Amino acid sequence: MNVGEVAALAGVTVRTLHHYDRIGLLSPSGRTAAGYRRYSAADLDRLHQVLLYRELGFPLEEVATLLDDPSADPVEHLRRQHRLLRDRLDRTAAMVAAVEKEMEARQMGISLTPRERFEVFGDHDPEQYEAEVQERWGDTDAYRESSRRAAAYTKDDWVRVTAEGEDVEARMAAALQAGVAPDSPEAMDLAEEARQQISRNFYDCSPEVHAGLGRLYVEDERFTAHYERRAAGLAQWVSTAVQANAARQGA
Amino acid sequence: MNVGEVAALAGVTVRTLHHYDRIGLLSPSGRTAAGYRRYSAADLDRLHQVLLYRELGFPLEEVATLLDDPSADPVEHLRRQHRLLRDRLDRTAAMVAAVEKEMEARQMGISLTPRERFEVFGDHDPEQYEAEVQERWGDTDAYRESSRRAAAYTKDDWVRVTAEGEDVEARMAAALQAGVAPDSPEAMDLAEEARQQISRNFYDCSPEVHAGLGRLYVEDERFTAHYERRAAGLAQWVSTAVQANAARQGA
DNA sequence: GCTTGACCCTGACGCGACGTCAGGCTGTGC
DNA sequence: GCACAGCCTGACGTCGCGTCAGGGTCAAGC
Repeated sequence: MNVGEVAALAGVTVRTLHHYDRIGLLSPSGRTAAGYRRYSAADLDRLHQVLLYRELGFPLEEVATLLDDPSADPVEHLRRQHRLLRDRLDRTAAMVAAVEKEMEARQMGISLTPRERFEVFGDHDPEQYEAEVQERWGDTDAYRESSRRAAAYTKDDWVRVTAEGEDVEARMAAALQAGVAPDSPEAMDLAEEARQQISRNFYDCSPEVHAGLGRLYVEDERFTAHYERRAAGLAQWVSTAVQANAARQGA
Repeated sequence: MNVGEVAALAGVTVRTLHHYDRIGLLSPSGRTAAGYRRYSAADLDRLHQVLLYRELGFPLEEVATLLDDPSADPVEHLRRQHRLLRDRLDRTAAMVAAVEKEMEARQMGISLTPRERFEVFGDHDPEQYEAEVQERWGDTDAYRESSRRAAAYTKDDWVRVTAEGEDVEARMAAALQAGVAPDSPEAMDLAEEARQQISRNFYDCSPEVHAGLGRLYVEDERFTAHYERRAAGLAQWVSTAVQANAARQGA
């Protein structure tokens, strides 16, 4: 793909892509004979990461260091993005609530204190963010050592995580074939196991979130295909089990 | 208050306040003999509005025109801020969901299409935002006329809205004194009336949101005082009624 | 084959919203 | 009375692009 197409797809301007190329944040992997930039699928992938981090308020230079860190695997980026997005969700919800409180107060003829009104602005990312930067980039030998170990851990973990996922899926398939109903306690327990596994290995997956994923399993054909390859009807079975489990927990 | 105190309170730097003064966005209402800036309560109020709009991505110059528009009452600002914040909440939630989908896909060995991944960025504020600017600033005579009428409406509405609020509150107080239980259908109907009134006159107030407000009535002493001035025990009564009504509607 | 118009390139300057000194005045606790 | 935190006004720097300017490229139609 050339610049114009990429820009249209990603919702940025051509100038922005030029800029990212210039500062070395995202250089297209190839050029035509005439010097036209050619973007590969991997380039698009990186652009996606860049835009996410940018949206989250990271300066571009820091985005570059984050993405060029060889010891950071993709899952780590996703996990960080997820955490930051949830923080932002919470903050925005707090601001919405503050505006609602303000309107209500106004109607009743009550006035809020300045301190109260500014509360919602005060302290957000910078602190936690600084803390994370310190944690990640404190450049001591100890850091570099632990970083290497962390990278090693991550690889081991990856194998373990995949195996865990396989295990639960296999037991779900077995249950389906044994005629276990997807809304039975047994099925729900398996769904709960899957949920806790996600929470341990990826991000904090609430019953509500898990129910959303459950819907995905039947609505998105690629997820459906993944389950159906293992056993016919498994996608629907897992979807139902996950949602029943979420409902059981009050979601 | 002088610059340093205001800056600390609002979570901005002194330089930012200097900047706002220089560009005429927020000039303190007074100065000491030595030239020190003195900020009044009204100045703090304006700063609060500025920071909210800034957070929402408005350029400072536009913030100035919005806040200096004599035909825009405070409620209109709050309503707009509420709408924009909810939009942002929705967008952030969508991004969170997208990241979750991505992780799930990755674990299953599925890859999403570029188009899909960029979907969540594509189109946000600019369009609606432009539309609103057009709507508000299309400078025709018709606009100016309707603007005047809208401003007039707003004042009439304000009287009507206050009267409506008074009416519901009075009937709630009467019900309390007549011994109506706050979780009775009659009380819940009154709560529902209050909720619909907020939705009509201020912003879309879902049962969940209303339940939140209900909690406020007993948690925040000023809201409590507002109700208690009318009748002893009314704050708790209304709070319970509102939350019971929300629960009745599945919130 | 030639033109036309959309698309691409590389500078280079501009801008918004501050950050960051520099150099100097002010207010207060000991 | 003096140290030191806090305030003032320039003035220049920075980041993430927007916006020309001046010129090459490519597919389509004549």
